[in-house]
Parts: sequence; structure tokens; C-alpha cells
Amino acid sequence: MPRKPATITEVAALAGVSAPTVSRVLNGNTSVRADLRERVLSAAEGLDYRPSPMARGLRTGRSSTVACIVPFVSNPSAVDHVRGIVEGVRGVDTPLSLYDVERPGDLVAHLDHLDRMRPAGLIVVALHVGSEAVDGFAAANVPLVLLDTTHPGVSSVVLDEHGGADRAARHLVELGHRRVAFIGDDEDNEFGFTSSRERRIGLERGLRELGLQLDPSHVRTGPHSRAVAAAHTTELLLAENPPTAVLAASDTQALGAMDAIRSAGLTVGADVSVIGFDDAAIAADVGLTTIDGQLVAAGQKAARLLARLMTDPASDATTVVLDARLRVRSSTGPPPHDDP
Amino acid sequence: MPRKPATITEVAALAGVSAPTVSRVLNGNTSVRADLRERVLSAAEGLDYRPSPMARGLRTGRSSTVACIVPFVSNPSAVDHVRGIVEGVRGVDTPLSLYDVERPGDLVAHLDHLDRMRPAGLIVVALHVGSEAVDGFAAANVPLVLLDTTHPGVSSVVLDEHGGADRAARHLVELGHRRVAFIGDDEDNEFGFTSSRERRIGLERGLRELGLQLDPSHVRTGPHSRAVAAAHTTELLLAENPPTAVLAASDTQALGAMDAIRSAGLTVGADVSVIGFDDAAIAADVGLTTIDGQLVAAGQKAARLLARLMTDPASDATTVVLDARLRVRSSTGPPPHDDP
DNA sequence: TTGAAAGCGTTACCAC
DNA sequence: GTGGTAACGCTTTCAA
Repeated sequence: MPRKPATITEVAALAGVSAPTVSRVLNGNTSVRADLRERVLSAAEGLDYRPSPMARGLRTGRSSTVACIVPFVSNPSAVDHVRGIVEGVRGVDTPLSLYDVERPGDLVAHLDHLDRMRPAGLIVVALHVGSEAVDGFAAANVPLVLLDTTHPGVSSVVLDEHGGADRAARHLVELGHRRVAFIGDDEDNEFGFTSSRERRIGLERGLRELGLQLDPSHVRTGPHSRAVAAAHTTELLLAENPPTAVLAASDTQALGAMDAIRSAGLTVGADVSVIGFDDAAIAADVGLTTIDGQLVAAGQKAARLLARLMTDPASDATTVVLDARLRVRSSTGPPPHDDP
Repeated sequence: MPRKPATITEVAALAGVSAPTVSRVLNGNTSVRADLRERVLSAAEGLDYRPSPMARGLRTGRSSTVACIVPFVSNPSAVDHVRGIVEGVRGVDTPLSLYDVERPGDLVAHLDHLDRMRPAGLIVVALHVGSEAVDGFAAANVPLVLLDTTHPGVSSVVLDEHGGADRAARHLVELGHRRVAFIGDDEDNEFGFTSSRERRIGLERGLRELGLQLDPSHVRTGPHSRAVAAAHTTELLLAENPPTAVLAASDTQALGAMDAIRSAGLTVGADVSVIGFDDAAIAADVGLTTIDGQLVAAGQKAARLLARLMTDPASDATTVVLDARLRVRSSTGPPPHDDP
């Protein structure tokens, strides 16, 4: 026989006190006489009272959940980010709620919603957050942390993308590769994702420092998907001067590249080397050489930054840059016909 | 210069009408004179007005997001469930918010919170939801759909666990296996997860129908993790009468079993066969024979059931049982020493 | 068709 | 230390 949830007034009545007193007891701000406190507590207990988040939120102007906006939450990299965030946020007792973004419109919808909800804290992953939104959250004193994206004056955790891509370039060149291709995402996308571009630039710079250059015809970008990456790889393999190695902007795309190489009857790591990016869970299982995106650590770090901001709103914006290390596995090896 | 968000009163003032009129225009219930409607719309536009979800929620007693409670959201099976839910919920314009559960306390916290929030709809994945909670949501007219868990009178989407495990048994026995082990989760856990138990029972029944039986010493349960599953497998392999095949309660655990087999210097699929459960994304990539848990389809189906319940609250509770098909890959083969 | 008034459940601000 | 009272922003009566 489910009864209507009790209100603070009912608790007050049962305890023989006023509503504000109940509020004080439950929120523990000011001191209340011991016997009253006791009466309130048992009344609340007896009525199974739980405050209405909406009424409280309306009154205080803030809601008590931490929100996290994350694009394509089912993608391997997002999964690891979320894993880290979930772990890192465990310290604060506030519940976490996740908002997925699959279409550009989703972002603005969530931003609007959260702007009005004034969450206890907000983490935005990978998406470009405009100045109006940032200013709005700042004005509302909503602690904000960006993960894999940045904004002036806002705390963020990012990866050293250039360094990572540079290490990939160095690894391949040391193995003897001279023709390295890049497969990534469309560089101007509606979400404002920038990592693929940064990784390409990092590769380009890395190769240049080693006296090589990234042949423009060896750069393929498109929608982020394994199948698309496979198609691009197939094209590259059939072209005039096929690459002997591929750097993909993500492990997902690297898997596509591996699919294509095998379909072409070639051997990954022997005929064509592949390097991924992220070191998602699957990479180790399929022997994919990759750049460790420190996804879980980044998520944790972001959550901890947020926790600090929540505890001490005065603490100023911090940007953490995480190192991107190379994880060598079997998908890379010397190129064929390596005549010195 | 971020300004405080506009209230309905301010919009009303600017439009030269009363607040209720603004409300009527924006919610489109009743009819409003065309010129007033126009004035209201442009005032709202000009002030960048967006209603406060809290005030609205407090007044109407419902919030306008769909909620989903999912345990261990970073686990492969949860990821695929979420993928399906996200896809299936796209039809309703309501935003989705995800609540992760990592500790038993998280569930009750979220349930409490959502009970007071009265979301537009709620999906609970895999967790046991008590009668009080179910009754509470029913009393509050919150549409509820359960995924991979059930409750009398509540719509749910479940997998034919027994059928799936039976197919696994049949496949192994047909290959010639006689000693099949099972590696699963603790069967009484604080979350109320039941799938591992059902899968074990299904295996047991399947073997019995084929004239075999599941040796109790070949059943190992423990915390859900790859490493634990690996340790169990190692033990099984070193025991008196080692199994020639292992059914794992999940792909994650199957991967652990494969790790252990390789560590023992044996070959997966030749010396020892392994079948997983779920057909998570990774299974195909590592050649794991598994039972397709239809994770994405189940998520979609659950979301669509919820959408129906939201549109037509009168529609009655439905239980959808999904088929669990065998996906044969390279991790299963005939047992060694198969002397007929 | 429109507005005035009330109230959702809570907390902040005063008095006492 | 405690209790009125008001107010958060909105929608829902109810009259006009």
C-alpha cells in the first residue's frame, strides 16, 4: 500500500516542531536542542521522510547531483573515461548522472537543462563548450571541469596528443618505415572534437623532425567508425605508393585498418604495421600497438579536480596534461623489403 | 556578461501579459490570441527564456527526463545495453540520464532520488528492484521497464538464459566434450544479479538431458572479474580430472579462462574449449565462441516498451523474452584424445 | 481568452 | 534555539 511520500510539514507536525526546525536538524547547519533533534529524527524515520530534490532545488537554486556530459557513451574511449570518472567521483557522496550526446543538438539540450538545474558539479567530455555556456555556469557557481577539451579559465584534463603521435612516428621510423598513413575523423565536425586533428598534426610534426613527411594522399578522414577506417585502408593499400604503416586516430579505427589489411591477404605487423590511439581495453587482447590515452586516469583526475572545486570553490583553474606513452604490441614491426 | 536566467514573470512583463498566459503559450495546451502568442514568443526568445525544470517539476510533480539505472556501466555487457537503450529512446524527445551502480547502496540512493523526482520513465537494468520501490513508482505513475530482471506486473525484457546455456551444452557435447566446467558469479550477491545462476542451471539441465552431469567440483563462482575467472580456470586445470571445456557466465570471464589456458601452455579451442556469454563487442575479435545475449536489441526493446508505456500509460505490462543463439568461433573445438 | 490567486515542498530571513 | 513568514518559478484552479 504505497503511500504518498511524507513532506517536511508532516514530519514537523508529528515531531511537534516547526518545519524550519526539521530542516535544520536534517541539514545540520545550526544547532537544535537535543530532545527536539531526537523527536525530529524519529518522526522522519517513522514517516520514511526523504526531502524533495525539486523543492529543495527550487529554493536553494542548486541541485545535488554531479552531472557528466559524454559523447557516444558506448564507444570504447568514452567507456574508459566514464570508468575513471565514476571512480574519481566516489569520494563526494553526491550521485553522478550521465548524459549521452549522440547528435549535436543533444549537447545544447543538456547544457540548457543543466544550466537551469545548477548541478553540484559538471564534467564535460571531449565536446566543445561555448563561452556563453561556460559563462553561464561560472555565473551560477557551478564547478566545471573539461576532459579532453579546453576553454580559457576552465579546469581541464587533456592528453599530450602531439607527444603521443610523435612517439608513434618515432617508433615506426625506427622500425624502418618511410611511408606512414593517417586515418582519422573529419576535422571539422559539429561536436567540436579536436583530438583527431591534433593527432594528425603530431604525426606530421614527428615525421618532419625525422626528415620525413606525411604524404597528403596518405591522410584519410571520415566518420568515426571501424568500417569507414577499413574502407580507407583498403583504398590506401590499392593506391600507387601504398603506406607500410598506418597510424589511426583511435583504436576503433585501428581495428578497421587491421580488418582491411587482413582482407587484402596481408599480415598485420609484417606487411603493414598499425598503431592505434587510446589503449582501450580491447587493444591488448588483439595485440594492437597503440598510444596510451590514459583514459581511466584522465577520468579520475577530472573527477578529482571537480571534487576539489566543489569543496573549495576559490581554488583556481588547473590544466592537467597527461603523458601519452607508446604501448608496443604485435601490430607493428619492420616493413617488408627493408633493404638498407 | 552572463545574466541571471529569465523567469516566466519577466517574460510576461516584457510581453505585457500575465505569467499563466506565457505558460499556456509555451506549453500549448489552451488557445491564446494570435497576437499575444506572438508577443510572448518573441519576448521569450529575446530574454532567452528557458523554464526552470525544478519549478516546473515541483508544481507538476514530475520531471521530464527518462532515467536509467545500470550497474557497472563500464562493463562490456552494460555498455551494449546502454547502446541499445540510447538508440531505442531516441524516439521520445525526453533526455536520458544514466545512473551507475557500483555498490549496493548506490541502488537505494538512486531509487530514493528517482522516487522523489518522478521521472518521465525509468529503466532498471539487471538489478533486483524491491516491491516497495516498484509500488512507489506505480503509485506515482512512473512508467517502469526492467531489463534482465523481473518483477510481477512490471514490463520487462529478459534473455532466455536457460535456452542459451542449453545450446552451449549441446554444442560442446556434440564436439565430444564430456567434462564441462562452469565459471560464474557469486550466486547470492547484494545486487540481486541472477543471470549467472540461471546460466549455470541452464548448463546443468542441458548436460543432464544429454546424459551427462555437471560435476560440482567443476563449478566455480566468485566476484565478476577476468582475473578471478583466470584463477578459477587455473585451479580447474590443475585438478584431478580437469574439464576439457569451460562455459563462462560472461565474455569477461571467458577471457579470463582463455588467459589461464594459455598461461598453462595449452591451446584454446584445441586443448580446452571456452564458451562465453553475451557476445560483447570483443568476442568476435578474439575468436570467442559465445552465446549471443542480444544486448543491444534488448536495450532497444526495453526503451521501446518504455516509450509505449509513456505514450499510453494504460497499456499493460509485457514481458519480452529474447532468444539466446550460439555464435561459434575458434575457441571451441573437439576435445583432445577423442577416442571414440 | 485571460488574469488573479493559490500552492507544490523547501529553506532563508527575521523576529522572538 | 525556535517558529512565523516569505519566497524560489512555475502551473492549475477559478472567475471574469
